Amino acid sequence: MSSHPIYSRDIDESHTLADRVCHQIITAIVKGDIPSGTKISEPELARVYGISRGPLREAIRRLEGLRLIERKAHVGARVVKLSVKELLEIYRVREALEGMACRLAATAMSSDEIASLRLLLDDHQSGIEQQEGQAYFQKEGDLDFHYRIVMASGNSKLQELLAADLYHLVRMYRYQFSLSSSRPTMALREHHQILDAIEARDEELAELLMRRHISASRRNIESKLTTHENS
Amino acid sequence: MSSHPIYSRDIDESHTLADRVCHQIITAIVKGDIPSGTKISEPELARVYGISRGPLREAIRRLEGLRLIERKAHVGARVVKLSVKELLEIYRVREALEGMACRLAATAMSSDEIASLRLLLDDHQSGIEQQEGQAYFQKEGDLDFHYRIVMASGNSKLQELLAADLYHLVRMYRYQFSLSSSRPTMALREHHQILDAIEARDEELAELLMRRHISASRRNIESKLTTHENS
DNA sequence: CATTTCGTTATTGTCGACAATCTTAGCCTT
DNA sequence: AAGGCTAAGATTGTCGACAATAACGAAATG
Repeated sequence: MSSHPIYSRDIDESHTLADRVCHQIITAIVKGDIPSGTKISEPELARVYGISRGPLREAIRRLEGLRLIERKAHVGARVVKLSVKELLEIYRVREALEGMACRLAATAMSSDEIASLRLLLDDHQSGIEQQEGQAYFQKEGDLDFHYRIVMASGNSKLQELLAADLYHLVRMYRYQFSLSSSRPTMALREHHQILDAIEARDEELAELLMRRHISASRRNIESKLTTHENS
Repeated sequence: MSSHPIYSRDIDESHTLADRVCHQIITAIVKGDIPSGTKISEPELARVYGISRGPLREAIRRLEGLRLIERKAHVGARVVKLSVKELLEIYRVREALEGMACRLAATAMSSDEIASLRLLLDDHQSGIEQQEGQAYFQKEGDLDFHYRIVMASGNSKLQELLAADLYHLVRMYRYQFSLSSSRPTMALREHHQILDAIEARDEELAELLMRRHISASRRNIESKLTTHENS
């Protein structure tokens, strides 16, 4: 995890308790250590993390902004309840936002960045061929590619919305629904095609392919989870 | 303002100081009462709003999540600095997000909703013809249409990202850059065309027209402000 | 026996004070 | 005189305690 790109704007060693605890709680929620739907008890959490309620409440306010917890006045905070419906909604947003990011990246990426990203894909390729790497790709590797595209767009608003906000939720669903792309070879081929379009500086195609790629993931999830019941 | 749709998820009369003050500060920042780039002094603001620093800090944490203020540890918080670059970035995000919202609205809107929205556009029409209403349309009326489309998409994530988060920034720029569409007749015609596409249940066209509409606004802003210097 | 009402209790909201850190002004050194 | 160092001031970060609100349960009444 710490070897991965920083998905949030937090400096890893932030010098304030609220920020540090906020980061810890994010990880705990994403990985399911604090189960979805759990009621947040301020005194208890404060005790667990060894801090006072002041910084904790500030952290909670920020978590609320990240849509990882929901709060009602005088009632308390709960970890968001995962639902298939919301997951599909997130993918609609990703389709729109990352499609645009890909379009912008097609003109903004340098040749070096493109080459570097190609290397990452080769890395993923060998990861898939070896058995042990597959789990990695299915968990975080795919998001690495998307993360790089978003960063390469050069649009700071896109970067904030996706990398700092939405990807927390995406990772949360992947962990807790055990969502792996379930079609790693296909996904990797699409990644290569997307990068081809970027290399050709074809923004129109780059956006189209990215949207198709995410849309395919969405439909895949839909067909796999829509029979199960959302909660 | 209070007759307008609620752009944030705040209940108008939230029963907690932090939420109420947060809403007040948002308005103050959007309207420029707290100028862009101003350093936020916690003791001073607490005194102004007649509250303690605890709730104020929670409000600030939330404002930070809305990207209306920026914070550095042990240094303090500043109201975000407006820049043409960021404004154009926001319009790229709007193009992507509202394009998708429009696509979804094309299948999700009921006939009644469509008729109601058509009435709103007629209202805007008469507003433009009368001199006194023009200022209104240029300030808030345009956003009303977009707001309705987003809400009609039925996608709660889109609703949150746009209506609860991004529109605060959009309104802030409009107020402080005195940005009016500067082409109200053209904009209104495009609104009608978009609604036509929705009424025809043509999602493809609806998204395309919305993207063109926002893209045109972006280029309009770009040509008008790019010679002035961003700050 | 069900329902409503009231009191208890626990949780959230708020506050003022203390500690840690940054800033700045003045002084000393080179 | 210019630069860096030190100390005072101010601001932010943190904490524990108090007040207000809501949830829970018990008791009384129809």
